[in-house]
Amino acid sequence: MSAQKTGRSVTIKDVANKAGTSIATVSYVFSNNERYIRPDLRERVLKAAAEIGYVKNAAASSIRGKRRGLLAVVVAQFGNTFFTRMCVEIVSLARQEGYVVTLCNSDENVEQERLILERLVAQRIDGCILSSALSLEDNTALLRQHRIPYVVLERSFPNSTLQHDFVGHDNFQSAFIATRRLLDAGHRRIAFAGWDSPIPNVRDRVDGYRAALREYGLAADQENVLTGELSEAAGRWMAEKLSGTLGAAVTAVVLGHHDIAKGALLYFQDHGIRWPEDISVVMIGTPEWAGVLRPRLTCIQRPEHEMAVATAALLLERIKTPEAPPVQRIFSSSILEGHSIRP
Amino acid sequence: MSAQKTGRSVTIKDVANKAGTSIATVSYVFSNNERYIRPDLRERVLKAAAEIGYVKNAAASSIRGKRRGLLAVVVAQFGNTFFTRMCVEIVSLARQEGYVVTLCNSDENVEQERLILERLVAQRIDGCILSSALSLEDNTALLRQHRIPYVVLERSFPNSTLQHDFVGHDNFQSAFIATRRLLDAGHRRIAFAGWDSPIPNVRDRVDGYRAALREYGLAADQENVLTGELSEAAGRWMAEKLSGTLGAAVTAVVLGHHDIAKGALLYFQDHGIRWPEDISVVMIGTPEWAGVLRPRLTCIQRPEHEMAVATAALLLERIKTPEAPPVQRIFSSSILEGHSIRP
DNA sequence: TTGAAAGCGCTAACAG
DNA sequence: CTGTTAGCGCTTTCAA
Repeated sequence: MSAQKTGRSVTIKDVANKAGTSIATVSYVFSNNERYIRPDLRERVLKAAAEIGYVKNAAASSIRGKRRGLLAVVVAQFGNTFFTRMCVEIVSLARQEGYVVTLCNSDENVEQERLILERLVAQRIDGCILSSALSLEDNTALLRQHRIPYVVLERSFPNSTLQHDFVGHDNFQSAFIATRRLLDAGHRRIAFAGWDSPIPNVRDRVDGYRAALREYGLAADQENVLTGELSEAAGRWMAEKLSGTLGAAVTAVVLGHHDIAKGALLYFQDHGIRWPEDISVVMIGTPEWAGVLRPRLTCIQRPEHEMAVATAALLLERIKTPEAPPVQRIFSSSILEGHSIRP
Repeated sequence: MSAQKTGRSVTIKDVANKAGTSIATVSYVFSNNERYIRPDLRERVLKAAAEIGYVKNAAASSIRGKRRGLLAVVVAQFGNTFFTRMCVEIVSLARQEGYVVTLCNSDENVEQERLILERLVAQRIDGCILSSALSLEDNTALLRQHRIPYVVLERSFPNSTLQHDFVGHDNFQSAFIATRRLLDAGHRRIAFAGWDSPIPNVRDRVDGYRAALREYGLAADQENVLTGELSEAAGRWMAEKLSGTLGAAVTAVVLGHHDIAKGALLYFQDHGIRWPEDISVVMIGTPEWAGVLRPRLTCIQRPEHEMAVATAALLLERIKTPEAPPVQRIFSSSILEGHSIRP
């Protein structure tokens, strides 16, 4: 609207000129400071600012120690709905506190993650939520070194000596209740199909599966753990392996990750293997596609909403009190009943 | 590593001290400027910087007219895989050019979008990709006023007098080829289930549907357009309406949006209405869940990858040459054949 | 080839 | 109550 003579963006100085006051006053009007300003002056400033379209430069304001107004969420698997959904919620919560948040995807690549974090440090973000690639702790050093408050989301660190603020869900419990659900239904030959990865979350799931078997008095040789990469193809391959032993050796399977689950279920579908008639199934996770499968799958549902809220709250909290002792919050999963288990 | 005495983050000055040189030299070392610096001095600076963990403050550097290193992508429906996929690609392309990009979701809410854009202006982003809420042009004024280069993605503006840089796909053509595919298969009673929205994309699809019918000599009274809100529930409702007239009046349907499609297909599934036996189906869009439905759906696939690349390239281009004339790029869709059409 | 110094837009004492 | 002014971390003349 306003004819801007120069290419320069409009500054506090322009507003001060226009309103016939000092830049200090303008600054105070636009900070929520205590300083009292006579209503008519404030009015004049606001009006002048509106007329020339002034918007405070957050970058400039941050270099004098003010908050930057920028947060970041760095996840390793952005495509994973579990993370996507939490990201969306975190962003919207942070927005209510006046932040802009940048979403970053490391794609499970540690180098990439490091690059991303360096860029974020350069941006002097106010805080960061990190779901580390491969559950590697190394890159958190960057954040600590630059005193950037952060909370670790979902990906815990194997044998860490440090205490991080952490929000995650109980992977052990997820697999445990999944397996127990099948045991309760009478199954004894239960396989576990999962991701072959060094990250602890994955190992915890296998442990949960094993513990459930133990609780029902099944010995180690009754275990049947299939692992592979995190892909549909791997899932198909596992389903193929399982179907060779169907009925004979295996009557049920815990699908430990939805990417793998997708492949396995497609294989079943395409080879006339029906659930729950031919094989009983529980899947960990609730991807959107699960909603269109019939019969409905019994799934392990993680409290994505609560986790997102807790994570955002914890980060905002930690930004306010950086030196407070770290907090760990582990959430439990629940069963979302379907019709994929034969009694 | 380095013992940082103060809470202050390490600055160019610290590096200069440590390296025994001036801040100007340090600044030059960290800018890719022409100025020649003797190799050993440069070495010393780099070493000092590494030792105390210096990372240039992008915020401070930007206030003297340097690029900010920040881009934004603002979409109206972040949950929509069409947008999500493009976002992920755009982010990764921009990263290669050294940018951090922030992803924002306006949730089809114009107020929200305005708030987001104001925050982004405050951050003095270098550029923005915008898929406007409700296809409303108003908020683009903010961007123009602050001279922020932007490209409009997918959502065009009804009767705009302005020329924006634009990348989108041909909604008319998408619906046209979908409908024609059904006509080619011999169907004559074809319904269209779509979103009841003011945005032009939506109207274009209906127009495409109509044009195809016209081409096959079908009159206006042979049209059957169902519209409703963008939700699964609406889809179910439309399917219910259609199934009342199945066989009788309608033998095929074009599902114009995947949210609606999902509801409709679930309704069909849950009521024993099979495709392609009982009804032939083409869906516009390729959500992930489509991959698990059997029989496979015939879908209209938009060139998400190409569009993302084009959008990112165009924005980067426009940042370099802000005054160049606007570019419009419209992409065509293609048919992804499935088995949901009865010949 | 390097350094001193004047800003950039904004904040926060400190005076008035 | 309001204005002056000294920075914040960095870039960029301009001299040396």
